Amino acid sequence: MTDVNFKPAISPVPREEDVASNDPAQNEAEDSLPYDLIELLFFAYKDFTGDPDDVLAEFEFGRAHHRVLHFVERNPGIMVTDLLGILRITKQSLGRVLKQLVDAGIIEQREGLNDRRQRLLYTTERGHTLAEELAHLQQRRLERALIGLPDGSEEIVRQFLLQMIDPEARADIMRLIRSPFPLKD
Amino acid sequence: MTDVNFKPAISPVPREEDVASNDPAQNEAEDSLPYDLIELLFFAYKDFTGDPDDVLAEFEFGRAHHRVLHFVERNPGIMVTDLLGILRITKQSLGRVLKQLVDAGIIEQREGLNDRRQRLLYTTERGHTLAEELAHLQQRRLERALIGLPDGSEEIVRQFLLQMIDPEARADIMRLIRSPFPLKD
DNA sequence: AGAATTAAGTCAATATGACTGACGTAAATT
DNA sequence: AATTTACGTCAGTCATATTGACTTAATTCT
Repeated sequence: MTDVNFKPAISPVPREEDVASNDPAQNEAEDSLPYDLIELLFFAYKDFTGDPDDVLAEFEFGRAHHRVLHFVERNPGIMVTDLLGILRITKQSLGRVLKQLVDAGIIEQREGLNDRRQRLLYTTERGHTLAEELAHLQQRRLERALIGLPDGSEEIVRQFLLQMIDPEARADIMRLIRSPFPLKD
Repeated sequence: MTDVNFKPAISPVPREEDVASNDPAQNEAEDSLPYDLIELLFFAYKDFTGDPDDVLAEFEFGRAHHRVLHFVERNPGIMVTDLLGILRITKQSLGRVLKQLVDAGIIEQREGLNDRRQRLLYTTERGHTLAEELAHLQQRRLERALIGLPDGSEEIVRQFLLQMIDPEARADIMRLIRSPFPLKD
C-alpha cells in the first residue's frame, strides 16, 4: 500500500475544449452562466445553517432536530404524516429525532380532536422560544445579506429561490409557506 | 411505552406575544423580515443538490464525492491540505471519499514538483467529464431560476449570496472562486 | 547536521442522520 | 366486516462525519 507510484505533477495545462475561442459571443453560449454562483450558494448555505447548528449543539441536537422544530413551530398541530411529507424523510428517521425533542420538552404531542389516531405536534413554550431564537439568527443573516442592495432586491431573491425549486413542488411550498395553520383537517 | 397519556389537542390559539398590534409599523419592527425566505432557501437548496445527487447515485457516490470532485475540478493541482481547508472537514473524512474517487479513476494524485510530500489532485478525463455534467445541471437550474427576473438580477443574487457568507470568510472565498489555479505553490 | 515542522496517510472508535422492509395496534372509513 | 390510515416499532444497514493518536517521508529552521 505504501509502494504506490505517483506520477510527478504536471503544470496545469488548459484542456483543449477549455481553450477559449477569440469570439466572446461563442463562449457565452456554453459558459454564459456563473460557475461562481454554484460555489457561493454552497458557502452561503453552509454559514446559513451554521448559526442554528451552534446553538443546537448546546442541547446535543443537530440539524435534523432544527428542521422538525422549525416546521412544527410554523405549523402547530401538524400531523406526523404531513411532517414526513414536508421533510421527505421516512418515519423511522423522524422517529428518533422527534422522540428526543418530546423527551426534552421541546415538542408536545396531543391526540387529535376528531381523529384519535393522530398525535398532533405542537411546540412547548420552551420549544417556541428555541424556535424563535433560531429563526431570528437566520433572519438576521438574511437581513445582512440584503444590506446595500437596490430596492426590490428582497423580492428578486424571493423569486429566484422559488424558481430554484422544482416546478411541480412550487405550489405546495407556496401554500405551506403562507399558511399559518395546518394543511388539512 | 404504549400507555403514554396524550392530552387532547387544543385548537391552535395564537400566543399572547404573537397577537399582532393594530399598528402595522410596530409589527414591522420585530417581524419585518421574511420567515418565508428561510423556508425557500431550505427547499431551493434541497433541489439544487438533488440534481447531482441523482447522477452520482448511479456511480454509488454521494454528496461528499461531489464536493471533492467539484473543487478539484476547479482547482487542478490543489493540495490535500488546502482541500481540507475549503471543505472544512477532517483528513479522515476526506480520506475515504478521496480514495474511492481515485480508485474509480475520477481523480488522480501527482507528486508535487517542488515538494515531493504533496499529492496534488487533478481530475482525470473521466472525472472532468463527470464534473462538467454535474456543474451543467446546477447551472441550468440557476439559469431557470433567473428567468423572468429584471436585468441585473443575477448580480443582485450574487451579491446576496456573498453577503450571506461570514464576513471574515468572504475575501478567501472570492479569491477561491475567481482563481482558476491553485492558491499557493 | 540535527531538530522541528509540514504533508499525507492510517488505525480505532464513535455519532448522526438517513435508509429498507416488515410488523403491530388502534381508530376511522367504506 | 373489511379495508385503509395514522402512528409506532424492531432490526439491520449505510454514508458522512467526528476525535485522538500515531507513522512516514520530506522540507525547513536553527
